[in-house]
Amino acid sequence: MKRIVKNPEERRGELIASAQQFFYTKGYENTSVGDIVDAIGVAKGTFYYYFESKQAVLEAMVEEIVSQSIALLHKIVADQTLDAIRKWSQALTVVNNFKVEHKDQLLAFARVLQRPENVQLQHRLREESLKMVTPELAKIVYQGAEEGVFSTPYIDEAAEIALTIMESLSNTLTDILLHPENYTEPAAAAARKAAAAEYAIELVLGAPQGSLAIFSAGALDAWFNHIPHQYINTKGDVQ
Amino acid sequence: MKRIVKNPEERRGELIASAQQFFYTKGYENTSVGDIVDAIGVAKGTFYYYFESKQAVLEAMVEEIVSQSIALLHKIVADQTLDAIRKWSQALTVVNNFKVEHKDQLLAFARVLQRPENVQLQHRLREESLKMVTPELAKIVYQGAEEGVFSTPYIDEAAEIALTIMESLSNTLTDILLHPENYTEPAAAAARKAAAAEYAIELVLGAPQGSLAIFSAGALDAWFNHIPHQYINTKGDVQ
DNA sequence: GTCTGACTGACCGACGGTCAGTCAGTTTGT
DNA sequence: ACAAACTGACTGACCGTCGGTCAGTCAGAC
Repeated sequence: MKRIVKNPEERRGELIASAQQFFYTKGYENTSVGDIVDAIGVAKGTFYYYFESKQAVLEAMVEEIVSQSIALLHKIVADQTLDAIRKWSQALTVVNNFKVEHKDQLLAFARVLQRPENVQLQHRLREESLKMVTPELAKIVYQGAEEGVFSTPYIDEAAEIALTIMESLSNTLTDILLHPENYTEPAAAAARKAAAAEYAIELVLGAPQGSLAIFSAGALDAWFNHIPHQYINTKGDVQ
Repeated sequence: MKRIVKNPEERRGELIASAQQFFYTKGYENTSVGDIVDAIGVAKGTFYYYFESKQAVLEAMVEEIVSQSIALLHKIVADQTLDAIRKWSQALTVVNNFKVEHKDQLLAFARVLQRPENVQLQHRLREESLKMVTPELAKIVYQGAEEGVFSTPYIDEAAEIALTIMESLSNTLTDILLHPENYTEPAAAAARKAAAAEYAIELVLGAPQGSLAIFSAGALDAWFNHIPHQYINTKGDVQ
């Protein structure tokens, strides 16, 4: 086959992108190294020139994804003009808007991720984001404590626990979205779980009740009523 | 090879036991179906006569382990003579005593479980036990609410969140035990994390501060000071 | 003797990974 | 200006192993 030499960084990027494409659609276990290299027209050896193993390209991919998200989060956390509560809600809003914008794609991904052979991917994403997000969240909690809106003797741990609760909520909501048939009233179940998570997080952070919103009013509708986000106002009514 | 026919239930049990042995020592991915069948002297076909796939024997194993633990927990929850707080602490004590008794074995297992290729196992155990334990825990919380010692508008969700927090703590403690070199003072770090978890759970359940103990005083020493549990009294002093 | 279901093991295609060798592009010597 | 030497990106045939299949065998019940 014709040999095309490229800038190593570009090649590496191509390999990661190709791997990502397959991991997202076929899942990690069901993707072979052959799939990855065939799609971009290089030999298998090239793959192993850039990555030690199949697992290694997964790590690289996860690192890329998480570090991109962290950059977004960091911008909010570093913003000097926002108080802690605003930072909190803005961080969640940004994440949620992003998710709603890519709803279909993310749901497809979630469906793949859920399959037992893809637990690897799921676990690495979870572990890495927990590791990276916790410190940023802790900064917000620390600021909140200084501003007197949060109160806890265990700032770092509270941040971690809050994140764990949100992650657990996220898993539950994903399950409801993917298997609504298991719930008599999916939207109501989701709303209740979200409210419980919000309540628990406020307790853990020592924040006044109702001060932290996980979903801005009506945001859940975008997920459960199949209405594009931009058509939802803050009262949750359809305009 | 000589053909020995056994009671199907016994054969199935043998296969699960053999699989468990290998999964615990070599990990799921590194165990081949050949390993499992060779160890008990049957042909590979026999394995596939009893299980649809390698994944299936993992499921069967997880189900067995979890249902055994649940039976223990259920006995405590169903005990009519205990109040909610006592049930809570007894459940934790039983689990902790069991863990301490099998400390070395469990640590070896945790070491295997931690490896990236075994995330499957880890995830299935986590998922299944969360699914099974939450309802039992919710019964305790419900009882506590009736007794007036707990207070939350979201009983089921609070139980789930409490369990999530404990699981997260358990992960953290395992990490400290397996990699103490990453911590300046492993025992102190563990104690702080445990205290934070306890504090958070009390908040989430609406229990009075200090009413719930995750570790009875001194129990953590059994983990970090390498002293067999039976030599520890409730003050945490070595006798 | 007949039947059934527990059991066998040779076999298959696919996979992750290796490595000796090839070639494009750059540097060096004249 | 040209080629020889060099470097490192790239190739693809090859390997051992794995999960899984299936046509067939055999022990024990009836």
